[in-house]
This record gives sequence, C-alpha cells and structure tokens, in this order.
Amino acid sequence: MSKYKGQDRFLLAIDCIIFGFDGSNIKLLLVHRDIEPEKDKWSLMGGFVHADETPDDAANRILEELTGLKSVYMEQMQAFGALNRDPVERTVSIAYYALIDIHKYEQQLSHKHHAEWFLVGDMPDLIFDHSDMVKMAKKRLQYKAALHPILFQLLPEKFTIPQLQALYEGIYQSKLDDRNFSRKLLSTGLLIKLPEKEKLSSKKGAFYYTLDQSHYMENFHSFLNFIPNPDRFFKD
Amino acid sequence: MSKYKGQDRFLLAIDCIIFGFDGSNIKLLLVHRDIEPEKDKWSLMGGFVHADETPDDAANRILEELTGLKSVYMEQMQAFGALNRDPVERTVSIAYYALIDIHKYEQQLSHKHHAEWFLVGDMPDLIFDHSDMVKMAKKRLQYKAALHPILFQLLPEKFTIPQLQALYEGIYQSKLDDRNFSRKLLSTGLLIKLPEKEKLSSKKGAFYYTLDQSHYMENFHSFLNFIPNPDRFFKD
DNA sequence: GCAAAAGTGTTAGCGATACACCCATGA
DNA sequence: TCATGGGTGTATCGCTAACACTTTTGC
Repeated sequence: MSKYKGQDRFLLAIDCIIFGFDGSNIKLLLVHRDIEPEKDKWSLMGGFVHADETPDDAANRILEELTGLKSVYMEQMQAFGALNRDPVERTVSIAYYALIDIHKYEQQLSHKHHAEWFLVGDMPDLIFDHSDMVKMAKKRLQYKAALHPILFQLLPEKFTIPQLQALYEGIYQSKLDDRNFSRKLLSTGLLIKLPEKEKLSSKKGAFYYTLDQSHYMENFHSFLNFIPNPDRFFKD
Repeated sequence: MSKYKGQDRFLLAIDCIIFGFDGSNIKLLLVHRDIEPEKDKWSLMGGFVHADETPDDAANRILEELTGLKSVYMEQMQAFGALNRDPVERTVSIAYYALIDIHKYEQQLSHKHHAEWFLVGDMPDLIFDHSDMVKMAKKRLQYKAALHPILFQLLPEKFTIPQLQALYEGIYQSKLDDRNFSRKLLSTGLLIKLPEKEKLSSKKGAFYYTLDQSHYMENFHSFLNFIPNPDRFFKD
C-alpha cells in the first residue's frame, strides 16, 4: 500500500466558507474555538480529510456535521499550503465555499460547535489564514454569480424580488436600479410568480416568486449581465 | 512536530497543464512514461510536494525541471482527490495550469522527460485522471481569458494581430471577425505598433506589436468582450 | 498578373442605463 | 391621510455584430 517510497506525507484539512442570507444581509457561519491554540478566536468550520474519503466527501461530511444539511451547493475553491499557516503542524487545507438557505440551518446544532452567523462586513479576527480564504471566497462568489444563477442557492423556496435584489446588492456591495433589476430578472424566464405576498417587510407586500426548476439548469448560462459594469469586480 | 494525533496523512502531488502556442495552434506539453505502470502512455508533467515547500513552490520547481523556465504564469486550478485516481497508491494531486511562450522552452531539456507538444485537439490518451484535468484547464482558460488579458503570456515579445486572433480562435474554437477583433483589440490601448513586419506567414506581411507593459497591469480588467456571446462558453 | 493574407469603415439593431410616477397598504 | 416600500414604462446612447473592398507582395 506504500509504493511511492521516500515521499513526504501531509495532513490534509478542509475549511468551509459557509455563506447564508437572512433576507437582508449576507452572513458567514463561523465557529468559536474554546480550546488552545487560538482559544476564544473564531474560525471557519473545518476538519481533517480521512484516508477513506475524497476531499469532496470530507467537505460534505464537515458541513453536515455543523449544519445538519446534505446536498448543499458547495464548490472547491483552492488549496492553501503556506508552510506555517497552521502553527501546530504543517497542514495543507483545501477550502470550499458553500451556499445555504439560512432557514434550513438547524440552530440547535450550533451549540456543539459554538457556531454563529456574522455579517460579512463585520467579521471578527479569524485564526490562521482563514481571513484570506474568506476574502478569496467573496471574490469567487462575485465572479461565479456574475455568470451563473447560483445565488438562488442562498434563498428559500419562495422569495421576493426585493429580497433577491438585496442579495445581489450585498454580494456586489453596490446599489442596483430597481426597475432595471426586476426587468432583467423577469426576462430570463427563470421565475414563477406566486399568488401570495410577503407582508412582513413592507405594508404593500411583495409577491413571492419561485424558481422554475425545469428552466434553471438549461438556462444556467443565460443569466448574465445583472451587474452593471461587472468588470470592475474582476480587477484581480 | 506531530501534534495532530491519529489523523491520516497523504501523498500530495502536483500536475501541470502546460499550454503553449506556436503562432498557429495551441498545444500542450506532455511527458512520455517509459516505466510501469502505464508504460508508453502520456501524462502531464508532475511530481510530489516536498515537506519543506508549498504547493506553489512545488509547481514552480516541477515546471522548471521540465522547461528550464522560471517566473512563468501559473495558476492553481483544483485539487483532484478521487480515491483510486492513482492506482499505485492514494494520492491527492493539485493541478496547476501554466502559460508559456513556446519559443522560450528549451527543446533539448525535453529528452530527459521525453516531452512533446501535442495539439489540444489531437491528444493521446493520458494516464489516471489527467484527461479530466486537461478538460477542466481548457474551460478555466476560456473563463479567465474572457475577462483578463492573460493570453499574452503565450506569445513572444513581438507578435502580430493575426497571430493573436489565431490564438483566441484556438482557445474558443471558433472563427472571429477580423475587423471587429482588431478594432476592439487596438481600442484597449494595450498594444504598441512596431515598425517591423513579420513576413513568414504571408506575402504582404503583418506588423509586429508589443504589449504596453505600463498599461498591462492597470488595464488588466478592462480587456473584456473579445468573444461574441461569451456566455456560450460558460455553460458549466 | 494572380493568389493570398493584411488592413480598414460604416451601418443597423439591440441591450444597457437613466430616469419618474402611480399603487397598495398599515398605522 | 400619510408614509413606506412595491411595481411598472420609456427614451437615449453606446456597443456589438454584420458586412465588402482595397492593399501589398511573392511567385
């Protein structure tokens, strides 16, 4: 079983950047360390890859352990391997980002890991190189969402256009024009208008929409140009 | 030095997808295996990560070993970790893609690894999951090149517009309109016209251009929309 | 003089942006 | 009735894409 003689072996970790959206703001799920080292600091949810699983398997296992959720939208981002990124011992970590519907997250499970949602704009210091990972994940999400309708993964089954707009505004940190936004959005044919209204966040109420699943995959590529001048986000 | 007890350790490899461009066609540099297993098959250039180097370091070392080139444009793509991707022993490989000026490649070094350039459209069978890596790299390059002027990394100092167009046509596997292409390109202000002409590939000869290095970095993001309907390449 | 590739200009149509008003409702 | 947020329509401008002919030169 050990045919490649004389080669070095590495600890392989997974770290998950878990994005959520509460209807108004974009948040990240972090866990609190109550052990040394870096006690009382916050960190991304992570864990080691086991010998009998792939990195993808491990990422899903770790995400499920924290959130109780399976089949979540998750994508491998990048391996981080600086020599002393983990001061305890040399570890190479593969970072994944995940998009979850914040409402499906089982709050009670959080106590095991002391998890908490933080606004992306107002995050505590993170251990190791986790802040770099978060920064890269935000950028990746901007790229990906400019070309593909992945942000629906952050929303519940039913959502309103103003919610969707708040989501895009949060991801791109910029105000979008209501009229142009809804027109472009509806023109994709991806949305189905429901007869109900959401009446919590306004007096008039906003109609709920749901995703047309049959068109979602086939139109995955046609969902572009939501963001004026998207290139300003692609500066690196 | 071994503080994380009871965790599994992994062989960590690097595989490099090395793109080149000969003025007409896009090529990949492959190495020939003259040992078992998979003797007589072709493979990506690869190697193991050493304990005292980062994956990026290892990728650069491995690339230099094959090509003799340093400070090449290289980007981490993705970690591949299927359980039996390497039948010899469990190995997780981090794939990088590199863009090199084919003319700088030292041909004589190739003998050590039995390296050879192959047209991307006419590749032999590759070992392990290397064909998947190549497929993903081609896609990544399409994405990246649609947003950033990275394809200049494949060209020599001096190049002609028809060469550049052939390069884009190769990357996107589609014919582009000469007039629109050169107009868009020149309008970026990234190119400096030289007084000389390249006269090998045509009777009339085409003017050489060179990259305006001072504008290259600052305009890195403004070099968009070269490809009509780029979304058709972003279907997954 | 002819074949082969380089180089250049114009136009039409679509899509992106900017912009202002009415609607529905709860308090 | 008023304040709040939801919802819709239009005009302009710029960019994209489609398209054809002239130029240069080696053979």
